[in-house]
Amino acid sequence: MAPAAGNVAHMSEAVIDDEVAVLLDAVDQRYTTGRRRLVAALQEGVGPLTINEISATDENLPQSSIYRNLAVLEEAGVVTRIVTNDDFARYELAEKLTAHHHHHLICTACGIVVDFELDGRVERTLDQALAGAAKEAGFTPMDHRLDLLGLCRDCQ
Amino acid sequence: MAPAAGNVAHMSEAVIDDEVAVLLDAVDQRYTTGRRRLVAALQEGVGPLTINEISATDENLPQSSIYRNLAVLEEAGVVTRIVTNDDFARYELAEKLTAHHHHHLICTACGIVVDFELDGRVERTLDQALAGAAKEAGFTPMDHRLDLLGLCRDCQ
DNA sequence: ACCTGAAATGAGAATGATTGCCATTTTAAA
DNA sequence: TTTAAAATGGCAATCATTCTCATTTCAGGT
Ligand SMILES: [Zn+2]
Ligand SMILES: [Zn+2]
Ligand SMILES: [Zn+2]
Ligand SMILES: [Zn+2]
Repeated sequence: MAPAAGNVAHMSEAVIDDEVAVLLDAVDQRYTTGRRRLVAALQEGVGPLTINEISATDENLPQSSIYRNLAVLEEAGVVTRIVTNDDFARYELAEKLTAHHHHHLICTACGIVVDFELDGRVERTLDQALAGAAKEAGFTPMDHRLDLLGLCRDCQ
Repeated sequence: MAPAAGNVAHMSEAVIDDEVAVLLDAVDQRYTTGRRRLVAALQEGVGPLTINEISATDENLPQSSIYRNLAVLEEAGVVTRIVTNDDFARYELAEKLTAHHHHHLICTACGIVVDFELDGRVERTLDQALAGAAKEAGFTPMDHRLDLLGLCRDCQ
């Protein structure tokens, strides 16, 4: 369930865990220990994490399992894969689970990715405009992705 | 120079060519035949092109030169590298040259990328909102990137 | 608590886009 | 024309990601 309006607190770990179990079950996948550790790692990250960052935070996850299980989790709608201009991907918990539609600030110098949210009014304006553009081009809109490229505090 | 307000016609090939020469000169690079062919190929593409698409349209461009010269052209600000969820990059002429700030419709099924433009009013609203978010996070905003993900006409 | 077949794991090999290397060719200026 | 620097093109190397397969874990039935 969505949190009450105005409540920006994160869904509790336990609730997220239950939701993950449901999502995995829906695609006939088990919620194994390795997958639980991945979800935990992503919950703790401040922004989307790279494979290396995940490896670093949890020594017990072999690389091949990280890749395979992130693919499974993405298929189940538990995580989202994020591609920037760096040559490796990043992963974060799906918005469905965090209940926060958000966007990314990307530092073009060091590659760090930070989450941020837009005002609801702006989001709505945007969605309308995108729906119009999609219609003109014969596209069926599913989602949008908005990144701000710039320099982070440390790279000015 | 930017075209007159309301004029959405493309900058002529000759003008673009001159501008490319200037941009390359600014970073001490020559405007060679191979680089001219790349610019021509990108001008003809309906959207951002992959390396393979460029190879296909111009048989006289060896792959290693395509990669090397696209990197040079990107460095000079002539082309923009676009990364989607496919595992290969796409390139298009920089907005500086086409004089059209635009965004992308990306088909999540077949990967095709199509350009579209947003209403100026929406762009301004967006820029304001992004500037605010950037300030809060200590970022210096440079540019934004907005994609609509969905299904193209052929993949519905 | 045992079976038993299916799913998951982990170590390493294979893949494939991209980058690096270097001998040869082209360019621009003297 | 000479000459040094820049560019080229074929191919090797890199490296994130995917694949393979032998072993382990799991769930369900007994
Ligand atoms: Zn930075
Ligand atoms: Zn995020
Ligand atoms: Zn499509
Ligand atoms: Zn474009």
